[in-house]
Amino acid sequence: MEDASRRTDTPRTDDFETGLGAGDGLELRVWLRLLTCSTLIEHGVRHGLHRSFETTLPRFDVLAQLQRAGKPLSMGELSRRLMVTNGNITGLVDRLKSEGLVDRRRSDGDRRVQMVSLEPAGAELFERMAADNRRWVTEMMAGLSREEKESLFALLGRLKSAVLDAGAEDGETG
Amino acid sequence: MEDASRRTDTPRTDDFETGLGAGDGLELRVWLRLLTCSTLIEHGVRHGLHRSFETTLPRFDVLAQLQRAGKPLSMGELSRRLMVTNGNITGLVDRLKSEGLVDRRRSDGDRRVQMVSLEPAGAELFERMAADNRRWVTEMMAGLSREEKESLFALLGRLKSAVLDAGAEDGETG
DNA sequence: GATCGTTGTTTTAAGCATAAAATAACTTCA
DNA sequence: TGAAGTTATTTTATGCTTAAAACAACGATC
Repeated sequence: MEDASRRTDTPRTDDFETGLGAGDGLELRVWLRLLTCSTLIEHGVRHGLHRSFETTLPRFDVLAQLQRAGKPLSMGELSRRLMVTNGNITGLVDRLKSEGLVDRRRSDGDRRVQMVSLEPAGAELFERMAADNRRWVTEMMAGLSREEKESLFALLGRLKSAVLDAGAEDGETG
Repeated sequence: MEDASRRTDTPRTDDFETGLGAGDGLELRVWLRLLTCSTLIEHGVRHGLHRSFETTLPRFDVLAQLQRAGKPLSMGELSRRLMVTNGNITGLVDRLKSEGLVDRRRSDGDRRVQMVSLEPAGAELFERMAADNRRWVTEMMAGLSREEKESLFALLGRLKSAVLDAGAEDGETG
């Protein structure tokens, strides 16, 4: 993990979402295409973070949530915001703390709770990463018009609501 | 990993993509919303596979690619189609083979190549999983009209092309 | 004020994923 | 033919992720 301009095993990112009956399963086709897009962009961001900052997307995500919140967050709150399990956050914050990017301390009120806060070094690093991240994502979407991006944003909002509504039914039936 | 109807650490899936300047960075907002949708649906599918089949999404994906291809695929071909690194496939196929779902054998022509094929048990299992998978995804998108899904599908196609085009520039400049 | 259920976090075991290096077989071409 | 380069896969080291169980502190209720 030291030199970026070296031959590596990075997977090629061609077009392989296809293969269904083509006529059937519109939902499935939407989902596969969504996953392809997500994976492609994620690869771009991940590579950028690796190349330019020797760091990872999960670490970046933690810093981003802390910066956005503008205040310390508990482990559980981070877990919910990042949509990952609790145990995951423990190790992630361990590593970030050992790098001096965040601090973690027991809450005064509730001694079960650990509050995680952004250290100055973490905030500074995040700003630099966020600027590059924005650039990468913007470049990846350069082929889309403003109208297309706005439509996509709106439709994804609809999709998000739909999925959350569907999940609310069989999950919280009480 | 035996009982499904038990309290667990599954992360809650609320709304936490927000936090940008709201006015700026349309591309970033699209990306975050895309990621949220992708994560939400992925969680749904992953839970279903876990609950109903005691298996994982990567395993399902390997079987899906083999079924769709309709013929044996090499390790490298699987790696490209799943958009994961080579080394990843090795372990994944190891496990699937140990479960009797796929077979792996050296190619006759090129002795470097390992061809992976679907075993009858794997094909049978895949059919059952695929049927449920389709149902889950359809249910998650039940809140969207046909027009919305078609628009979304089209726009995601545009996005995919855009990202692939953008990546072709700085990657394969030769 | 002890007990019972709940909530917040960590631990554990297994699997997934990456990047980089290693291995091995193929190809080229002088 | 045999050295140099390429391609396919595996290995290694590390980190991410999950589900489930364990642990620890809180809150209510009797």
